[in-house]
Amino acid sequence: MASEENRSLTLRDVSEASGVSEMTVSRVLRNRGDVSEATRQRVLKAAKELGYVPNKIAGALASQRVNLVAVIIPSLSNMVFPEVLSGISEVLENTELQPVVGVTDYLPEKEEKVLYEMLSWRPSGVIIAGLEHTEAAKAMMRAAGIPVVEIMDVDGKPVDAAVGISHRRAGREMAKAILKAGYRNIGFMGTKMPLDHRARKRFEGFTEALAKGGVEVMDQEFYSGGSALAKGREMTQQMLERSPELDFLYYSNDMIGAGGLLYLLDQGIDVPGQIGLAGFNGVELLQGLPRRLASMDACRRESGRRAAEIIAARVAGEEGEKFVELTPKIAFGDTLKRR
Amino acid sequence: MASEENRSLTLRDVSEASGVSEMTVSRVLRNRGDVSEATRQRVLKAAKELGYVPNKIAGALASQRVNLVAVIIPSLSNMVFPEVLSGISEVLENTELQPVVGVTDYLPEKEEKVLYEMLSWRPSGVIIAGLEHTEAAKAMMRAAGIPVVEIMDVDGKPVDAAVGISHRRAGREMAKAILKAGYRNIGFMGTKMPLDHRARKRFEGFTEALAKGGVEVMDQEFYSGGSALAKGREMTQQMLERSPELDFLYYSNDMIGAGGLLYLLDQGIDVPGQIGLAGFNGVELLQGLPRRLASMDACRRESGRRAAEIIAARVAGEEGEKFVELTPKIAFGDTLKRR
DNA sequence: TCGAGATAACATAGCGCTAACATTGTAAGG
DNA sequence: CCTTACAATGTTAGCGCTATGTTATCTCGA
Repeated sequence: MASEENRSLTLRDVSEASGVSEMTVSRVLRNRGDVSEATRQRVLKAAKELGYVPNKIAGALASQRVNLVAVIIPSLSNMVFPEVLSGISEVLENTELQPVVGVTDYLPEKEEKVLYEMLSWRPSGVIIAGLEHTEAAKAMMRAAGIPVVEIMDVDGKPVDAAVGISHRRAGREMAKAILKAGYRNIGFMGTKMPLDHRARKRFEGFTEALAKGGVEVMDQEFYSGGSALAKGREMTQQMLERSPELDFLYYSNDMIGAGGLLYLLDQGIDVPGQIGLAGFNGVELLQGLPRRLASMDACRRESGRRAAEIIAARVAGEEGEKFVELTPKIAFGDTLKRR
Repeated sequence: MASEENRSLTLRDVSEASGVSEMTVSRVLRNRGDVSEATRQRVLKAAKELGYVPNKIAGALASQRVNLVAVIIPSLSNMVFPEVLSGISEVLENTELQPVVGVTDYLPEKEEKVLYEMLSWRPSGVIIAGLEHTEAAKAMMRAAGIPVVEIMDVDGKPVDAAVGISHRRAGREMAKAILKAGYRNIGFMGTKMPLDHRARKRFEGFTEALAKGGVEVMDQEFYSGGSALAKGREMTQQMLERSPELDFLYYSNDMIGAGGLLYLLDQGIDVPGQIGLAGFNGVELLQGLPRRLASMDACRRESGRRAAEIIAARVAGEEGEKFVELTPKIAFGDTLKRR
């Protein structure tokens, strides 16, 4: 069937095989314009028999339209981001658009590089995590002349549009809930901040709200790298040895929180009686844990969806929202007792 | 700085701004050919000031070279695949090539569609998970005239090249280890098979080796969807209620295995004394669990790396291996007692 | 002084496709 | 029988870039 030719097929091959002009073939393959049913069938048959695959590179250049949306995220191994992605895909599947993912590893310079790389393919839009970017990156996004949606954070000024939650507020609300439940000796564990702006903002909101209640974080520790679950376990052990009077532990993400939870249960410590716990993200994983860790949903899927909708609207020439703040809800679970 | 123009910049703009021909600008921007240091600087300066981003679409069309490698995997939420990806990126970062990911959701028709879509961008190579594809998909890959590496499985006939482990063998080896440790009443839990060929092959190898030892799987159950950890918990409970005489549980992946482990520990059941456990994949997550679940490393990162190396070699005009079988090693952990 | 041999720049011709317009064919209407 | 209208197809001219070949410009030795 497929004679192993080296150079790939072009419209011309199909046009010769079906005896019509290249233009007509092009029309058939894109379902555009008027083509009689007879020729349409003939062309489709020829294309299929030859195994023709259109060359989008040429098509994009000619039509000045590229149906790609650049999606730029810090990491794929964080569980959080694949979920955002699936929200995006869900919406884009109903359009002509296709997401293309770039990963930055939380490095601003890499983000800049990835952005440059993706923009050089002239995508129809950009969805990018966070509001913090290098000046050069921001300039590129502004100059690109395409819709840009910054997601997962709204504490700052977006280049174009933003969708997400306020992490500062999330931190504050968790602090309030903890105080309200009667805990006073509070420890914090999280990722090393400079890398992760959203975690930092949560922490800032958290300490701020505690301060308003006259409470200070009693002990804190930051990690980077390694298995989050194991890290949570380790850090919790160390922190409790160091500060045995702690009665609440707030973790900057659910994975280390789960590690802490498992450690405490191992030790036979009463959760949430003796020590309360809370994480952040509301990851699905938690559902299988012995206790449901208190957490806060970051509206990841929804963020992805809304961002994609904005891009789709703008590509279709509509307006599209500029600023969408989603409100995360606390899930008290079993580790943060309601008073 | 950036006057908000609508149509984006071209080589011509840079060439006019720097007073040289487009060709020279092109040379400078690609570091090719002889350009005097003076003009080089002048051009770079102009490009930077304008905020010029080259148009790869046009470049690719003209040069007939696209430095993209299509990577097609079933899912991003499985942890397993991001790890393969990072192996790929690791290698490709030292080359001109860039990975582009497509996700199939384990659906053959979607795989076909994604493949078509990606091939239409004329990538330099394809890395695709598994050896099972629709006939049309295989035909496309053959006809594309580019290197294709099928990864994560070697039990079958690849279109071009293959890198991975033998899942049949992995299943056999685990069965042998379990028998050798003295367990006889064995239960199995896994994903619904038709979706996941690799899990099916492991199961086949597993039962085959058990049979050779005169043992049959005593109980089995299959799931699909939902939080794997919670599913593992549920299924384990149900299975033990149904078949209390079981003394070993083999899970088709670590996440449900971890769920099972947590359940057994909750129940105060002696692991691995009363019941032994094993999973598959060797996911990092396990390191934070109260016991280390017996597992088997699927060589994911290594698979990604080797596959990328093959593509890189072939793109560079070298030979490249055709068949790489990696050998997974059993990690006995704490839940499969050595005799 | 000339020209060989290098170096630096440019000019031309596409890559495979599509937009926009031009042409042909066909059926209905006068 | 010829016009009009419209559907079906074809023609032409690029999209922005790079490959390739060519033309200036400069060195340097005989």
